[in-house]
Parts: sequence; C-alpha cells; structure tokens
Amino acid sequence: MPELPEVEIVKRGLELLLKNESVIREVRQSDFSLRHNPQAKTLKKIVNQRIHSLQRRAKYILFELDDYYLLSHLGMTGSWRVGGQPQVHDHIWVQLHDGRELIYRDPRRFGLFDIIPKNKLATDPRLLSLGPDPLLTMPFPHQDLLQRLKRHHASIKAFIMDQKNLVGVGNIYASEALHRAGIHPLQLSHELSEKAWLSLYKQIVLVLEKAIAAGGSTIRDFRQAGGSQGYFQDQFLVYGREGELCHGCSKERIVSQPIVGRNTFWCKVCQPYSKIKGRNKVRVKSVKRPRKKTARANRT
DNA sequence: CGGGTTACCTGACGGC
DNA sequence: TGCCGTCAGGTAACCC
Repeated sequence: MPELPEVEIVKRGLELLLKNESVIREVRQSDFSLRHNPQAKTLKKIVNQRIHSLQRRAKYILFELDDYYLLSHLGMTGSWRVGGQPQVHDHIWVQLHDGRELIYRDPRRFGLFDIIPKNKLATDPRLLSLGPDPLLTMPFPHQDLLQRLKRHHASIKAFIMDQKNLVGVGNIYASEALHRAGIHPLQLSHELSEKAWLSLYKQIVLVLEKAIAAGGSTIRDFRQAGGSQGYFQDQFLVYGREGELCHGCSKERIVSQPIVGRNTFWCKVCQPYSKIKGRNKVRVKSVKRPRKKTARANRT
C-alpha cells in the first residue's frame, strides 16, 4: 500500500492522536504472523512505557517509548487506527491507559512490527541499509549517490525504487517522478547525465511533497490514521492511465509494461529513451511476464 | 557480485 | 452464480 507519502500521513495522524503522550497498558497480537513479530515476552516489556514521539524513517514508523522503539512497517496493506469496531485482519492491539486502543490491521500481512531497545536502533540492519531520505536530504543528493548511479547497470526505475539508494519511492511514485522529469523508465542508470539525474531527484522530492499535501494516494484501501482517504490519485499523470491521453503532450497515449516485476506507466513522447554518444543502438530489453500458476492451493 | 525473479499473503475484479 | 486467473502501493531470499 504505502510509499513514503502515505507512511508520512499515517505518522502525522498518529502524532495528532497521541500528542498527550499516552502510556501503554497492554499489547496483544493475533496468531497470524506478520513479516516479523516480537516474541511474546518482548511484548510485555513495553507495558507501562510512555509514547513520547512518532518518527518516520524511510517507510518505517517509529514509536519512541521510554526505553524502546516500536518499529512498524505497513507492507502493502497495513494500517493503524484508533479503536472502532473489530475488523477482519486486525493483528496488533496496543491498549492505552486513557482507555483508547491503537489497532494495526494488515490483510496481506506483508507488514512488520518489532520492539527494539533504544540503544540497538542505530545498529538495526533494517535501518542501516537505507539510503538518504529525499525529503530530509537538502538540498540535493551527495556525490555518493551519484557514484551509485554511475555504477548501476540497470534501469533507472529499478535504481530509484531500491531503498538502498534512496528511500520512499515505490511503484506509483517511480512512474510519476520519471514522467515529470521526462525520463524513460528503462533508461540505464549509468547512462543518465548528471543534469538529468538532478532533474529526476528534484521531481522525486516534488512529487512526494505534493502527495503528502494531498493526504497521500488512495487506490483501493489506503486510509489515514484518522480514517480519511488521500487525494493524490487525482493528480496522477501516468500511473494507472494506460491508453489515456498524456497530460503532458496531449497527443500520445500512455503505455504500460512491467519493469522490475511491476507495472510501469509512461509517455513515449514526453519520456524518450535518450541515446548516448557513440552508441545509438539501445537495447530495450523485452520484459517477459512469467506468472503462470500461483501456488495458492496450499494455503492454510 | 549485481541484478532479475519469485515467494510471502489476501482480496477484488474480470472473463467465461 | 461461481470458478479461475490476474493483479495490487513492499521487501527479501533466491538464483544465475
């Protein structure tokens, strides 16, 4: 579900709801495992701890307690809400001393929930491997990121979606940022000029900021912590618009094709594959779509 | 080693 | 109606 803007929106919503620094009375989790769950005895450790602040690190949400951090990743379909009717796929319940209850729901269970002692946060491998955050790295990416780009011999779409390079961009905002920068998603990263790269980085920042301003994108079921939906989907220029007229040139129709295993949208006119000097043969690898049989038969 | 592919899950939707 | 295949906003274990 959520890319950086949606995670930021959820975090801000929780921040508002928890601004009175609530204390945890009890924590429970369902029998269905997420990508990661704390052990039962670890759960007990955060009872009576106060929630001091909410932070976002890449697509992770951090709850700062007295001695621990709660680490939450929403995966594709995770959401936090306060109270309300029980729902199918509720998996974490954090009961507060003021009587309210924070509930984490996640139908596909690709999300993650963990409890980390404060002094272990800095060395947590999940956070250590992350690249810079476009919204916090001002004004522009450092030399290090440019070096990584030059070493990357695959599509620029793969590069910007890899959280080791920079964080926050997922499948939707990758297509949107590439379109706004006029760059073909299959363009090889190391072939990008520095100018083109800076333009792309700028558009990534802009599109993420605009999406946050619009409350995120609600495609199917994304909800803010307060329950309201986002509206940035109304400003999509290419995502999900296959066959429709491009808003940029008003002539060409948006095309789509799976790249890095996910559907990708672009305009052939506004996003030409720019050929580099001395090599006018550009191989646009055909991406095959394997996907035959899904092994969903052995579900429990 | 870097980069592509697949698995992890459930639900919604379209075609037949 | 109902069954089946496909696809969905993320990550990481694999494999070559």
